[in-house]
Formats: sequence, C-alpha cells, structure tokens
Amino acid sequence: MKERAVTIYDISKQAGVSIATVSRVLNGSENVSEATRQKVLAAMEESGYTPNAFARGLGLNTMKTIGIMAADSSDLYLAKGIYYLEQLLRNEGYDCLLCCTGYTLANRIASMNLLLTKKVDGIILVGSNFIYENEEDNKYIYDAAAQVPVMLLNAALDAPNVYCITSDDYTSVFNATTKLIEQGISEILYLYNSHSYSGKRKEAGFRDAMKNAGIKLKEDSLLFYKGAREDVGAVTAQLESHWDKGHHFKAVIASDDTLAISALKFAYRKNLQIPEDLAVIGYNNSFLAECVTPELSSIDNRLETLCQTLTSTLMGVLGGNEMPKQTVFAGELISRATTPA
Amino acid sequence: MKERAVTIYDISKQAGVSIATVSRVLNGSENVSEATRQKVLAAMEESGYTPNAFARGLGLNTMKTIGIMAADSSDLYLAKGIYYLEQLLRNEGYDCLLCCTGYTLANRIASMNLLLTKKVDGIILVGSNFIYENEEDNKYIYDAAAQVPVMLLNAALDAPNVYCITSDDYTSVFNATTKLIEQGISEILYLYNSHSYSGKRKEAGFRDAMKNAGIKLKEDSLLFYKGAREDVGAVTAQLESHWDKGHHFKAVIASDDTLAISALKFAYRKNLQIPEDLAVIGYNNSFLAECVTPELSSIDNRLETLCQTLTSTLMGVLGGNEMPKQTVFAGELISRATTPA
DNA sequence: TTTTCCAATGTAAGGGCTTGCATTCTTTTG
DNA sequence: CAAAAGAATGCAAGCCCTTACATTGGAAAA
Repeated sequence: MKERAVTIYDISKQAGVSIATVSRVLNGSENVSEATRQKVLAAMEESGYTPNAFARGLGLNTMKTIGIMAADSSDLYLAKGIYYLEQLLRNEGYDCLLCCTGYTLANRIASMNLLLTKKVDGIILVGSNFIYENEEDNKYIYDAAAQVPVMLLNAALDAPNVYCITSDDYTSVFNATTKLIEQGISEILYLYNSHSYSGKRKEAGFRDAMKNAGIKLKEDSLLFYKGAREDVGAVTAQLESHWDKGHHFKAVIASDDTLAISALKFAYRKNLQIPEDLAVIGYNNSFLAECVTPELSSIDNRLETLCQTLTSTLMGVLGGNEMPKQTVFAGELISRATTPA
Repeated sequence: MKERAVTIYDISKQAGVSIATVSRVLNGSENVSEATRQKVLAAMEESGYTPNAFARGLGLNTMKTIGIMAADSSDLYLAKGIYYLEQLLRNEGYDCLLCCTGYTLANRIASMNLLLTKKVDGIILVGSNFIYENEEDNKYIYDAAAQVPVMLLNAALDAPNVYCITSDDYTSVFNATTKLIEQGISEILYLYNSHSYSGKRKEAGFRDAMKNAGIKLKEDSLLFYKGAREDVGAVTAQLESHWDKGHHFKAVIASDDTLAISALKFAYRKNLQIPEDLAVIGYNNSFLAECVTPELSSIDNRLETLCQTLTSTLMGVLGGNEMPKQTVFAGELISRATTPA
C-alpha cells in the first residue's frame, strides 16, 4: 500500500537547495528569497509532497491538535458543543481528538492520560460534570493543566492554567422562576438529575427565586431523578408517582430539555393542559424544544457564544497571551408554547 | 510549563540496560527476560515515564488514530454513530480524530487531506452523503483509499481498500410501505430530503412497494424538501402547502425522523388524528422518536450493530486480514403510536 | 575601493524511538 | 566436553524534520 514517501530530501534535491531551506518555506520563515520559495513550492507541488506529521511533531513538539472530552458525544447538547468547537478549532488550524469518557472518574483519568500521551496542545472538557465535589477527585484536571491549558465549558474551577467559560445558570433559572411567579404560578417543581457544577448553580437559582418571592419552599418542590435522563419513560413515571403521592404543581422547571420532555409526557398522561394546567420550562434550548408539540419554552445558554469565546481564549493562551480565567455569559429564556404568554 | 521530559534514555540508565531493551519492553517484544522487564517497568513507574508519541510515530509510522468524517456531528443520528465508533475504537486502542465537513465537496477534500497528513491509520465516513452521483467527485475517496483503508457507514462504493457497512434501507422501506398498504392505507406520501446513496435506496423501496401492491404512483406521492431537515417549521409549511394544493394523503413515510417530526406538527396544525387520519413512519429510530407525543414509529437500522461490524472489519483490515468488502444488515420497523396497531 | 552589515542559504546536531544485525552468554546436543 | 543452537542484550543506523550557528555574497556605508 504505502510506497516510500516523498521526503524533504527529495524536495531539496529537486529544487537544488538544502533541506533547511525547504523546511523554512514549509514553516513560512521570512528569510527565504521569493525566487527560492517558488522553486521549492513548485518541487513540492510536482512531487505531491506531504510533510511527515510525526517528524514535524518531534521537531516542533506539537501537532496542532486539541483534545475534546465529553461524557457522551451523542447527548444533544454536548454534541452541539462539540460540533461548534470542532468547526472553530479547525478554522484556527487545529484538529480535534475526541474522547467520550462516560461518567466515571477512572475513565476520565484514563482518557486524560491518553490525550496527554498523544501530545495535544490543549484539552477542552465539555460539560459541567467533569468537576467533582470532592476536591481530590479533580486532581486529574490539575495534573493535566500542569502540562497543557485546560478549558472548561460550563464549569468553573480555580486553578493555574485552567480557563472557564460558563453561562450564568444561576441567574437564568432565578429569572425564569421569578417570571413564572409573577405570572401567578407559584407551585413550581424543580426537576433535575445532576449535582454538577452548573446543576448546583441552577438549583440555587430556583431556591433563591422562591425565597426572594417569599414562597416557602417545601422539599417536595424539588425532584431529583437519579438515572439517565434519556430514559424518558422512567422520568415520566417518577413524575407520576410524585404527583400521585399528593405533591401537585402547576409548573415544572427542568435542568435539561430532555427532562422537560418527560414533564410534557407526564402532562399528556395526566391529561393536563399546557400551559394552563402545567407550564414547563426546559434548559439548553436544544433542537428537541422545537420538535415537540407544544413547543418547549427553554433557557438558552448561548452555547455558540460560549464555544467561540472558549476557542478564542484557548488560542490566546496558546499564543502566550494573558487571558481571563473565567468568562460568564448571561442566558435567556426562550418563550414558546409551554409557558403562559 | 514543560520541563524536559523523561526519555527512554533516562529509563535505560536507571534500569541499567540499553535503550533497545527499554524499547522492547515498551513494545511487548518476546525477547526480554522477565527479570529485566520488571526492572525496566519499575524504572518507568518510578520516574513517571511516558513515551513520546511523535518519536514513536516516526519509528512505527502510526499513532493508532482513526479519522472520522461526518457532515455534522450534531445531527442526532450521526452523533450517535460517532459515539458508538469512538467507544469501539477506543477499546481497540485507537483514538479518533473528528472532522465535521459540512456538505460541500471542497471541504471534504480538504478534510480528507488533513486526516491523511496527520497519518491516521484509517478513515471512516459516517453517513451516506459522502458518495456523489458524479463518479469523478468520488475521486477523493479513491485517493484516500490508496493510502489507508476507508470505511463507509451507510453507503456503498466498489473500490479497492474501501469497505462498506450498510443497512438494507431498500427492504426496510419496502416492508414498512407494504405493511401500511396491508393495513388498508394506500395514500402514502414519501417525504425525503436527500438523494444520497441510502436516500435513493429508500426511495426505491417505497416506489417498488407501491408498484408491487398494484398502486399507481402519482408523482405527488413523493415530496422532496430541499433545505435542511432541521428546519422543522419550513418542512411543516411545505407539507401544508402540498396538502392545500389538494394532494391529500393518509400516511407519511419520512426518510428521517426529523422529517417525520414535521409531519407530526403538520397533523397537529391540520387537526388530523394520529394514526387514524394520518399515520407517520420515521427513519433511524433516534431518540427523537421517544420524545414526541404520540411516540413515533420508526425504522431502526441497527446503528450499533453497524458500528460494531465496521470497527471489527477495520481492525481486521489493519491486521492484514482479508475482510468482506460489503456487509449489509436488515432493518426493522419499530411500531409505536403513530401507526395503526 | 574597502569595510560593515544583513539577507539568504547551508551545515550539522539533535528530537525520542524502532529495529536489523552483531555480540554475549546460556543451553542443548552428539 | 566441544560444538552448535538459541535466548538475551547491545550497538548504531535510521525515521523526517527543525533550528542554532556558520557561511556566503552582495548591498550599503565609509
């Protein structure tokens, strides 16, 4: 299959210059006369030369690759983030090594090492679940950051060489909750399934909004689902069982669109009118929101903006510039048909 | 940031052996006595040695990386495929370089070259849209296949070093259509938005099933939507306009779940009961199908099986074995609430 | 014209690892 | 017990680039 490849030596011979000169035009060095540059380029063109990435890597100690870690690249939201990042990084001349880690720490440590072994120039952690409550569990991030910049999307961690781009989840949920209350709906159920960094921020936003409105928060106003949120049937069932135990509510704010979908299904089963009997607000404003009927109101956390900022910050860091350690963007409730006008 | 890394020389010194021996234990060579192996491993462990991937690549001419190309990694179906592949390949010790190419040929050629430059060991094209009608446009695939094995998921192309794993889309749609007809529904609209390899197979399945049942196919029985299928609103509008022109139907078979979602929305707007007034069948059996109400009947093309087979075939090829050039699996209609029982 | 200086180019020393071949030492065989 | 075979290890030549430093030649300065 692979015959001996064309090397820099072949080009140097063909163009009648030294390999150093060839290397210089390869790397866009200034100190090459236009005439030689053309000669070399012609030779490359003619023989279909492609520099050997490994040798290049050895010399430059980089292969222009960024590692992207996500728990599950098929999650609607994470997939979108990965997509944006890949596009943006490619524009900057970087390739992406993708690592789906699942949710266990052991896997994450392994993946992290893998990426480091492959000499990526930076690592992006997509999703807030990469930060652990137990400070020791975050060691794998600190270790990685000792070697390459680590970017967190939707999570925050104060450490050297770690940069965080987040959405202001707290305020988004606070505002959404407040808005519902102002519309006269105060029996709100907060449905969530993660204690991640942003998960806790969202929850806090809910609690504070309720408190702020002077509504005493019963503990049955929060429902935690401990399984995979993609298991729509199970989440729906849990909502039903909650309701059937006498915990009624007039609205659901979910920490994720997928969970909100279950709330919609729940309403359908219970024959509740949306939004009259039950208002529903999701989070992430994913494609799902437009797919369901009635269309789901959802909090948009401006994923594309986050990704753009993350990328430019990373590029800045790699370029040796001082960059902000944390950047926060405001979210926004997109009102559709599951909330009162 | 980066202090001088531990190299094979350090280990060799520390263990009191030659670097050749260290390299041998690194590569699991047979000819090393157990005692030395242990000594070396201990030294590695102690000094936290990580072999330099570039140097390794230079020597071995591989970095155990597979390139994955997909038009859009955030597409629900493609994302799932990428996810499966990434997991499977990782299990085999390979990393994945992800390339989202969009739908233009120029981008694809560029991406392909990029992957080849980075010396991937194989390339996987996820999605049937990588094959072009115009034979010349497929040159980029042949070129790539001249260097590394190319795997096609859901597409077929007969060429050296190209391996295809597909679902029998033709039969799946043929059967689904036939089943509807047997249930007494013969006014069926086939809704599609792609002329890709599998797109054409599906369409043929529909046409043949109708013909086979002796139903004369009016050309208004097929509706092609030329934009992005994610634009649910636009697809819905086009369905409405089609209907309003007098082209009525009692069922929709869509070439993709996302399109089917639009059919559901259309029914809702027209106040058609599902499945009594309108039956709907999607394709891919994606997560979307379970999210909507009523839940969508959809053709499952066994993506996970396809990915497994693709991976094992690729591993076989890389291992120098003769492997089947084309593997086809049967699909299956998953009946949910949008089709009559 | 001679001296400086600088742009353009070449020389050669790595960068860290793999591997064919040579060498040494241990076993087996006759 | 000598000779042959085999196992374990070392030597050194790559693999293909990058780049600090040396060299050259011509233009600018004196």
